[in-house]
Amino acid sequence: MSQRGPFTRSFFARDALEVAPELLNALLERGGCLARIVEVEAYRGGDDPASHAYRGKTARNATMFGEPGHLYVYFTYGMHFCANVVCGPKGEASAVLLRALSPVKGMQTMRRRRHGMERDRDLCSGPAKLCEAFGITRSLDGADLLYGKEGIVLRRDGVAPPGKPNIGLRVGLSERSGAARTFPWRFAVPGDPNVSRAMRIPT
DNA sequence: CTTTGGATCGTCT
DNA sequence: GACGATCCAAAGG
Repeated sequence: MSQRGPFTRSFFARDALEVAPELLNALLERGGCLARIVEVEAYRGGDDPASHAYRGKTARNATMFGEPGHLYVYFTYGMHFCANVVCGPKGEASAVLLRALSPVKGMQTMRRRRHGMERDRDLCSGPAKLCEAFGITRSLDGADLLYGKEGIVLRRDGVAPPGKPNIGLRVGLSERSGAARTFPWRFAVPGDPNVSRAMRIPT
C-alpha cells in the first residue's frame, strides 16, 4: 500500500468493505482546508439494502455507478449533504461514506462555514458537518479525488491506517434495510475525539 | 452528561 | 405523499 502521495485508481476498484478501513488516516484536502479521515462506513451495491444503489441507477446516485475514486455527494433531510468515495469496478456502485474527519489545517475557514462552532471537534464530527466545513455540495458530485483537478483531493502523508480499527454498526439505517442493519461495516480510528462516542469503545 | 423534537426539500413511490 | 446514510437547541439528570 502507498505510504505517501496520491492514491491509485486500482486502490478504489475493490470491494468497499476492503477499502473502507484502509482509508482511515488518509487526508482530504480542499482549498486551505485539510483533515484526516477517522470514521467511515462501507456501502455496497446490489446486495446491500442500505445502499442508495440497491434499487438501481437514478439521477441522484448515477456517480456511484461510474469510475472508482470519484466523489459521490447526496442531499438529505432537506438541508444536509453527505460525501462518499466511489469504490468497486465501474458499474458496481459501491462506496465509502465519510463520517468524521480530524481537522489539521484551515480551521478558521471551517469555523466560518460551520456557523462559528468554537471547538475543533465540532467542525467535522459527522457526515453532514464535514461537508459543511469543507463547503462540499452537489456541485462537487462526480469530482475525481485522485489528482485534485476539481479542487478536492484524497492522499496519504505516511500515517498508516490503524492495525486494529474500531468496528461497529452503520448509523441511521431504517427497518427497510433488514439484516444489513446488523453488518459491522463501520470503521474508526481508536481514540480520536472526532469519532462518534460509541465508536471510541474498542471492539 | 443524555434525551427529545423540529427543521426542511429533493427524490422516488 | 412520505421519507430520509442528519444536526442542533432546549430541557432534564
